[in-house]
Parts: sequence; structure tokens; C-alpha cells
Amino acid sequence: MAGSDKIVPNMVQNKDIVAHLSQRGYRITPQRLMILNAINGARGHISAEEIYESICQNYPGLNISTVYRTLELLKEIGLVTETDMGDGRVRFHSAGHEHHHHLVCSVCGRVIDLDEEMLTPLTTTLKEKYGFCADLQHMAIFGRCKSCG
Amino acid sequence: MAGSDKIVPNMVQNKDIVAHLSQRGYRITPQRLMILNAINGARGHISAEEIYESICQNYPGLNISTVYRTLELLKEIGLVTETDMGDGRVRFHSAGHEHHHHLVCSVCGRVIDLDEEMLTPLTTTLKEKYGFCADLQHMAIFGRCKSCG
DNA sequence: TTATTAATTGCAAAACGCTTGCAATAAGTG
DNA sequence: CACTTATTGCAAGCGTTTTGCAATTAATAA
Repeated sequence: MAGSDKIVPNMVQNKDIVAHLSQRGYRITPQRLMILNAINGARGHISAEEIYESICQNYPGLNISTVYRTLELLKEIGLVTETDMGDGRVRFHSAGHEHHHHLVCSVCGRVIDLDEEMLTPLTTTLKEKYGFCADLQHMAIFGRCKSCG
Repeated sequence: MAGSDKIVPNMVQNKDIVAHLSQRGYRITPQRLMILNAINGARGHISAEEIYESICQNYPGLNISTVYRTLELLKEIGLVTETDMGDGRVRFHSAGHEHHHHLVCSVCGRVIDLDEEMLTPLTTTLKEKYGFCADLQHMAIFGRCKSCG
């Protein structure tokens, strides 16, 4: 997991990212790499504010607007995915990861990752009955987890 | 549908509401009744701002913060339900109504009501596989509608 | 009916998450 | 190295929601 391209400490491998960005005329900046690294390192959903704060510990110069602008960019390119977990702020994770769906416990706040194929029956039904093409990358289901019954 | 308890014009029946509120020491105010009436009359999801504006046409004295505070209260009591439709503002509807689920088209913004039983297979699966008790009152599925393919 | 009292309101200001205009900076290129 | 233009930080702004507080008012008792 720990990368060898040490532009800043603990940086993940950036080959793909560099390719993605520079092929489209975007520039590789330390801010972008750190932001992407923060998302990859989070192993799960992370908010813009959390990304900002985790980076600021090592690099206080970062601005929150840069985080938002970078997230916008990474979404466009398809490197990160956005999920609305219903708590008033949007969360992000690396698009490479599986488990795009989440069960959010409204009692304890626990988040359970959900296998993708768990939702395919639903997707199929929606397509058949309503002609609706569901985009279930952005999916959070609320309820109570096993422990909170 | 039109009520007989005409405290303000077009007021819905308030027996239940009065019971719910006063049993818990809450007071019945014209503002609360109008807000609840606006939600019931909306036949569907409605935002705080929309509630506020619809009432202000007849009663300009109303304050938006009262709307928010009342919605908070009605949620607690269980008279209204909140849904995050992903457009940066939360929407509400009467907890009594059917069609709790929505298909939201991210291209044209259209909202399609979804039959409740369309999600029961999913609910069952989540319970069986994860022990997760999904609360699908608060459900919006994003994607592209028939027309926006 | 009036007096009492605590819940509720309106107001103004602030909090919150996010966006934007702009001048300064810096990445990529020759 | 010089040049060009994407990118950044800053500060200000946006829309939605929340909050502190004094004034008002619903519910209750007298």
C-alpha cells in the first residue's frame, strides 16, 4: 500500500493519476496528489472537510477551496465517486474500490459496505417497470444495524 | 379532504394533530397548523422554503425559522418524514402518504414516485444477509428517467 | 374573566457546506 | 531559461439551516 513515489511522504503510486490528468491537459500538483492520496488512504467515504484537515496536519498551506475544486475535477475524470450519506455533507471515495453502496445506521452511525450485486435485482426491476436507469454508484440506505436492531 | 375545522381557510382535520401535540405538552399554534396543512396539501415532497412561501401568501408574518423549528418538531413526533433528494435542500411530506420512494432524474430533475412494494425484495435481502433493518421511508434513487435515457 | 407562566415566535445574526472572482503562483513546454 | 496558462490561495459570497434572545401568546389555574 505504501507508495514509492515519495513526492510527499506516504504518497501512493501515481502512474495512473498522472496519465489521467496530463493526457487531458491537467497539471500534476502536490495538492492534487495529496488530496487523491487522502481519499485512497481513507479506505472508505471521506468528506471534503476531513480531506482538508488530514492534509493540513502536514501541509498547512492547503486551502479548502482547492479541495473542492480538485474533488470536482477527480469526479469528472472518474477517479473518485461522490455519495450523499444524508448528514448534510457529501462524501467521496476512490472509484477503484468496490462496495459502492452503504448501509447507514441512523442510531450508531455505523456504515456497512454493501456488495454491488445486492442491488442488481432492484436495478433490473426499475428499468423494466419504469424505464428508469438507476445510477447506484451514489447509494446510501438508512436504517438500523444488527446491533441497534 | 377539505377540513371542517376552519381555524384558517382550507385547514385539514386537526384532531390527530392536536392530540399528538397537546398530549406531549406542545402547543397548538396557527403557524404549526398552517405548516402541517401546507405539507398535507402539497401531495408530495416539499421544501422548507416552499412551505414558507406558500403560507406567506396568506400570512406574511410567518418566519422561516418557525418553519424549520416546526418541521423539526413534526419529524420528532412522526407526523412528517424527511427525504434528501440530493439537490442541496431537504424535502418533507406527510408521514401518512403512500409512495415514500422516489426516482430522481439527474438530467431533467423529474421525480417519479415509486411503489412501496418495489423495494420489499431489497429490504428482505438486507435483513437476511446483513441483519440490517432498512428504513426506506427516506429513500431517493438517482439516475436517468425514460426520456433522458 | 383575568392572571400566570412557560412554550413559541420573530428577528437578527451566525453557522454551515460549498462556490466564485481575481491576482499571484507555478507546472509544463520549447 | 522564458513563456504560457492552469492552478492556487485568499476573501468574499451563496443558499440552506440553526441559534440566542426578547417579545408574544397558548394553555392553565384562579
